[in-house]
Amino acid sequence: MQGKTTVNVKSIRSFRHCMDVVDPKKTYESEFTERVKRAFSELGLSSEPIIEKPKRRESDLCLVCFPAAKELGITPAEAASRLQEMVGKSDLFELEVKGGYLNCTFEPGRYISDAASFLWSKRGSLGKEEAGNEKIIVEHTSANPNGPFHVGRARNPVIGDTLVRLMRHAGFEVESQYWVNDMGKQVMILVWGLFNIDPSTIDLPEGDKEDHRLVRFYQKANAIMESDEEVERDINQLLLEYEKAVRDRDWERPISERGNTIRARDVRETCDRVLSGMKTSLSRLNVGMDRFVYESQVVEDGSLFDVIERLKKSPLCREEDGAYYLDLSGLIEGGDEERFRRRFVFTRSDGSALYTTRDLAYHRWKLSRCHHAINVLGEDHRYQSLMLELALRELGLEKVPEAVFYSFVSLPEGKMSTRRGRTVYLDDLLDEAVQRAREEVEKRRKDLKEEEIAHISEVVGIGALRFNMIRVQPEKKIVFRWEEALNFEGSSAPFIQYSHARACSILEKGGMIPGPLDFSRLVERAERELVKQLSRFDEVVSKAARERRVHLMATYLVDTASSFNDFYRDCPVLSENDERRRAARLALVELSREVFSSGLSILGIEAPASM
RNA sequence: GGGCCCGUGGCCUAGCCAGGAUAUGGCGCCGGCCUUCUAAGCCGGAUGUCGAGGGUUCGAAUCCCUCCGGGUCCGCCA
Repeated sequence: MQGKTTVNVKSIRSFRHCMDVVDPKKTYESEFTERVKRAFSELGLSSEPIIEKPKRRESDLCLVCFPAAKELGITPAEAASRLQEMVGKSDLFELEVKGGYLNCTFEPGRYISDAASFLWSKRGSLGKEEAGNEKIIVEHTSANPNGPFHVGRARNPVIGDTLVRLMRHAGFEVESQYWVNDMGKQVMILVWGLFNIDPSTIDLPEGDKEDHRLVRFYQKANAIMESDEEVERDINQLLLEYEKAVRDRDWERPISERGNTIRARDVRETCDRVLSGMKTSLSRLNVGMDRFVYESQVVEDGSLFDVIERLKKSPLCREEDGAYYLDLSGLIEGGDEERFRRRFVFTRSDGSALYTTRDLAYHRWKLSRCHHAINVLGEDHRYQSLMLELALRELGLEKVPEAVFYSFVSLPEGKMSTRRGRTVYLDDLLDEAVQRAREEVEKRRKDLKEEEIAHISEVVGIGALRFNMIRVQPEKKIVFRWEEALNFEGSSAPFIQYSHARACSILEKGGMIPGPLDFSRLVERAERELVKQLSRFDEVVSKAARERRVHLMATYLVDTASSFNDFYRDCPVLSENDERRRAARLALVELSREVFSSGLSILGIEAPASM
């Protein structure tokens, strides 16, 4: 019997070693939870125990005893004491009654050592998980290709790209997509301008980014159109002819009879020219995009017309003056009947499709290729997104896209507006960020070569910017102020990067980490807090991924950097005389380095080893 | 007019969805810490009717209702 048991334990251990070591956090938690549940049933309590992680962290878990007190007809403190007796003693934790709470503190000597060993066994893949081969498509940015990005919507690429990185880290297969609007009026205005305006009448900006050059044509064409109805008719005609040419897959067909000949392919090419400049901005922002899907694709492959035919068969379909729409009034609650018409119009009177209809066809295609589709959208798309969802259901799809909405970045004077010339271009923000970072670097690092200064400035400047776009909940609006957008201290990317650099510096000087490691040498408050903080990394990654809330990562990393800095202050590593403690601390520094490095990489921010 | 989102010290913000202990951090302000692993750091101090008012609850920043302020939408535009 004895022998058999031993064999079993051994085999379980080795099995666990191959697969996955059990997280001590869970072991300790369930030990307490199970005992509490038993105590509840022994006391005949019908309420479910409320066990929480105290915010102030004076203990690891706490049992809220107010409901039990009420049920037992005694004071909360008495209930806590009684529950303390019932739960009893354990090797894994200590209990303490405080007011109406029963606090549970994991036995530190043992828990810290277990938790650190666990982290150490997972080093190299901290926070990584298996998500069961689920594929996710994240659509983000999707700005009209008629000019450079401005910061009003700059949160979009940052939130989107962070989401992509986060989901990948959490184990999903992720593809990012940019839906290129090449069939819209904006683009047609630009194309018209390009072919009908004498370039010598346009004041072209310095530099060679196509988006900045071509937007001038757009702006001028827009002004001309507003005062000349004939031009507007031309542009509308262009739109119509382009759609026909695409439908017939005849990219060489001339689509304008006036002025210079414009062929269908010129529209696509113009988009690509503008897009080339926009892609440069994205890559500088460290935003990767896996696929660009053109709106014209759903026209060219006919999927748009299939969608239209299907919608016409819906019982919700109505017709008015030759235009078709879905009557959604039964599906959308509330609203002002008079002014808020709950219609999803999918074809005009002339039979042509609308943007939303093409978007619908695109989503049908997208959803067929993934388990979850996530769209990062400005808050102005909330209603459209709802319509899209309802229409997709009408098409018989059970899966609908999830939307992550963000509020706009505005200026202290108010909303950004291209028309009123109140805009800040993303490229200018990027330049300014790097320039300001350079001033900081030059101030403190006179020892570096130009090449290193340039690299650190880029990484710090862009990092600060990205961080500021995702550090707050997306639904809160951001008022753009240079000094906040480019904050280099406190709650910022450089603060985290700096902690990372400190860790790297220690590791570089510390040399090899000698084993075997004895984490029970970690007894200082700061090192214990750091271990606990580091062991939260996986929960935060999975929660942020599950809830699609990237700002949780930002908050977590700031807290971690803060814990690391406390450790840095209180626990010297290199000068530690106790060899085993020195090794344990060095290992803790390495774990911290990895959390910073991989946490920042989830945020799309580089972590320099020196700054 | 109606729908949706937001409202936390002078400023920004976590916590809110799944209600629990003296509300989290940062900026700015005041005062300290670089012969000791990078001071982009750390320590201390001042600053709060959690928009307002009701309600539910043993307990509300958190849930419900009303109101106020800001954002956003309400095209056969995209």
